[in-house]
Amino acid sequence: MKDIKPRSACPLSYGLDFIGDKWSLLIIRDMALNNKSTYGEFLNSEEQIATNILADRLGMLEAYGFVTKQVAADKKSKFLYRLTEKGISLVPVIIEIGLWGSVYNPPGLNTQLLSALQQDKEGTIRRIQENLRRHE
Amino acid sequence: MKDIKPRSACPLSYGLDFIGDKWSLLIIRDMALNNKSTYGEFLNSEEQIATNILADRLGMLEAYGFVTKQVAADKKSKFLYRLTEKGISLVPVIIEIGLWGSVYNPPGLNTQLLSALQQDKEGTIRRIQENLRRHE
DNA sequence: AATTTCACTTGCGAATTGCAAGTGAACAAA
DNA sequence: TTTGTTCACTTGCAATTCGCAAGTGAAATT
Repeated sequence: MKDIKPRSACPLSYGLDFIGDKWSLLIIRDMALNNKSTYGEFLNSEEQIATNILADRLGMLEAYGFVTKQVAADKKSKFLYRLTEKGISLVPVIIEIGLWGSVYNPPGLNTQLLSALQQDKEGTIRRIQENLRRHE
Repeated sequence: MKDIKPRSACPLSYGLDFIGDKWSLLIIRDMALNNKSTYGEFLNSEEQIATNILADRLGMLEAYGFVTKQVAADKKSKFLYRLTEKGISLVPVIIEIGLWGSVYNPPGLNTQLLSALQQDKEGTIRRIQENLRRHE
């Protein structure tokens, strides 16, 4: 994996050095909100990521500790990707971009989740993160 | 400006279609948090964006209504970029990425702002946004 | 033994990025 | 009035990244 060199000390810039692209956060979304965990499941997402890009991003996310990779219990050729605490801590980021998108793009966010976030943003985010920590 | 076509109905994906790159949010950061407003000021930022990329991103941000462009009062060859409401509503996004970065990258965020956010995140974000609306 | 599933890898053209130099209008100084 | 400077870009080109399509290889299934 080619290494990422921070462009500045700014924490926003630092974050963008890792997740400043069109795909990384979608993979994390799939793990955080859609209960997906395998290469095949990520490939099936609506946005149609290319196979090489997916492999590249999963490699980056693993190399930098956003996710872990383990062999599946049922099949030795299948791998399960799970968010680490570092990955879980990006949940507020994907939620805020999603909330922005649900305002500026009519069709939208899972209605259930959207209304939960509107009722109690902090609590909803916390509950999502706690669920992920139970790696459920 | 080449047009952006949404990859899916997902609001996160929709947001990333616009701001899913390494530069757009840094420009918005400069306007939202660093009180910058001109091409020259954006160029001087620590991350050293290339002139053509900056011009391209400013064009995109203007074309899609994140910022407005007006001639400066003092010089006719100088332009002032200002965040619109659509741009201001990205403040929570840059704050969340910044908070993430300040945890996973030691040197960091403006200490003043960081501690304000730790004390009262919602209030601090709201105050930043209100200040921007007064286009101060 | 043959096929299918799963997770990738490879090759290659197209698009994007990034460096360096150039352009042109407005204003300032000589 | 010419000359230089500031400001905001544009242009050309090499290098990197993206994205499509096809291929590979190990493991499981038929």
